[in-house]
Amino acid sequence: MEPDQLMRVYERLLARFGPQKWWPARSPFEVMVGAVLTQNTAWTNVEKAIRNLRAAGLLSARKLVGAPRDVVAELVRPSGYYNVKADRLLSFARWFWERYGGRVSAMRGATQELRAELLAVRGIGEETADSMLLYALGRPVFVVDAYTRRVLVRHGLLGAKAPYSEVQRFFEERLPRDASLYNEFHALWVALGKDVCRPSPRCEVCPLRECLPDRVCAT
DNA sequence: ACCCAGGTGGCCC
DNA sequence: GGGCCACATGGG
Repeated sequence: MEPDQLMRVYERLLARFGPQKWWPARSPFEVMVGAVLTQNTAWTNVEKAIRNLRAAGLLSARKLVGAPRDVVAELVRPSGYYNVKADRLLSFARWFWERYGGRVSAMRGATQELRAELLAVRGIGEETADSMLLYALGRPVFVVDAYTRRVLVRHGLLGAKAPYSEVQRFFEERLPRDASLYNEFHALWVALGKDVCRPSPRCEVCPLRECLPDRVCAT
C-alpha cells in the first residue's frame, strides 16, 4: 500500500468515527497504570479498577510502591487477572520510582532507549511499552494490538503470523513521524475493529472498502 | 451457556 | 523460536 493511500484511510476513519480522544486518563502516570490493567481486558473493567486505585490514593508511583501486594490485588480485581496485574503494577511502580523518582518529566532519554528499559520490566511487553511511550510520553511510536492485526490480516495486507515489529513498521514507514497522528490513528483502528471488523464481521459496511478498492476483506 | 475483551511470561520441544 | 497454556472479571 502507498503512503498517501494509508493517509486516506486515516481521513476516512476520522470522518466515520470522529476523534477518539485517547487516552482517557487524568495524568500520564494513570495512562501507564491503565496500559498494564487493560492487557487483554475490556476498558470498562479497567475503569472500575482505576477508580478503586484513585479512591485509595494510589495513583502515584510514590504511593503505589508502598502498598501491600494483596491490597493492590483487591483494588484491581475488576480488571481481571488481578494477582498477575498487582505484581505487574508493583514491579512497574518500583522501577519507575527508583529509576525516575516517579516523575514522568524525568523520562527524557531517547525513545528506543526508554522502550528497552520498559521492556525489561516484568509485565511490560511491546504493546504496553508502546502505549506508555505514545499516550503517556507523546513519543511517535505506533501501537499495535489485536485489533490492528485483525483488520490488516483480513484485508490481506499482512500475514497472520507477522511479528509485532512488522505490523508496527507497516504504519511507521508509511506515515509521517507524528505522535498526534499515531495517537488518533491507533484509536480509530480500534474503533474500526470494534465496529464492522469484529470477530463476526460485517464487512459489507467496512469504510476501508472505499480506500482499498483492490482489496477484498477475507471474511 | 457460551464468546469476547486495547497481552504477557513460563514452559515445552 | 514458535506453539500452548494460565491468568479472571464483567458485558453481550
